[in-house]
Amino acid sequence: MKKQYLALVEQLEAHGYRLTPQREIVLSILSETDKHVSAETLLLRVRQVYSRANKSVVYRNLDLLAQLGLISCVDLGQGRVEYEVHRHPHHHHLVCRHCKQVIEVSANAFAALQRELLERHGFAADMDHLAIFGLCRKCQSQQAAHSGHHPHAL
Amino acid sequence: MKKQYLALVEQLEAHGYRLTPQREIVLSILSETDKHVSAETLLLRVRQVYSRANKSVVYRNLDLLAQLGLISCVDLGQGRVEYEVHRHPHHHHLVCRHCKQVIEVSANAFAALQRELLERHGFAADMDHLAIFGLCRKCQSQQAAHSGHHPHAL
DNA sequence: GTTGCAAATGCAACTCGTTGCAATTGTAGC
DNA sequence: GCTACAATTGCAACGAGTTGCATTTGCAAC
Repeated sequence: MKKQYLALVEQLEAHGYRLTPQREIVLSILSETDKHVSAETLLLRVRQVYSRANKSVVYRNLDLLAQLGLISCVDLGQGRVEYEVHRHPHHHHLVCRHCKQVIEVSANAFAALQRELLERHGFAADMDHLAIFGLCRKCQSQQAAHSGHHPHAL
Repeated sequence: MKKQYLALVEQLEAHGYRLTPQREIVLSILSETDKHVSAETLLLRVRQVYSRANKSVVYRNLDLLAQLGLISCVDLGQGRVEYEVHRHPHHHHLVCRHCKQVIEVSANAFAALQRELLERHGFAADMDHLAIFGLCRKCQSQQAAHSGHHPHAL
């Protein structure tokens, strides 16, 4: 994954941003991780290398990377945001609001929608790393079974 | 809009929830408002009627209404969530991440995607009140104009 | 290697929203 | 109208993320 790390550094420098120690660590950890990380987890890992690492610095670096389109953020409904270096092809997340399962789907399914939004509204949708909530197959049948529910029964 | 208020009350009672003064006020304000309200705004309006209204109570009532599918929440990227009684037909939001403009689109455009997710993944997507980020027509051309940007130039 | 200065950091205080828990209240059954 | 008990409330503390501002640092020019 060294390649990915170098690509990130290159992008940053191309835009005139500095390469500070803390930033370097954040970049290297992100590029070594092939799934989503929460900011908190990331901070803990950064601190294993640089123990005085600071919360706001990590957040600011994540914001910067996201603004440059180098990483994506997604809120899978667990009360915290997860970050990940862009993968190709892009993917999205179907989150079951009952069993919390997350299904990854490729971006292909969303291409038609993207095209339509562009044609009809002139809107260039980001269409990366969407989280769509709903019910998975299993939980749909469960829900059908007992539809008349009571307070606190959820 | 009296009709809408009564429908909300009916739904709550049908599920065995109580009709408390604070709840009543939240319901009536929500049903009188035909656009999104933030929790903070809602709390202020509730307090105009019942000055000792409490933050967590308002949040809890909003959560409850959302869980019953009576209202929808959407995060338009301003660091706070907006709430609204369900309208028919459903609509979604295209949020320009540059000029912050919000374009409302009908849910029709999303029906095909919803169908595909169901067929291919057995996933019943909620598909209500999505916020999709991207660039509006105007900001796309602006962005094209000066693509080599510098720190703090965003 | 110094210097200048914007970029980056550290910190503390803040915002929005959530949660645990004890106190209160709505309502169904008597 | 009581009573019982779960639903609801009030409060204070918490958690994730943001922000303002003074300080420090990377780096480019000399």
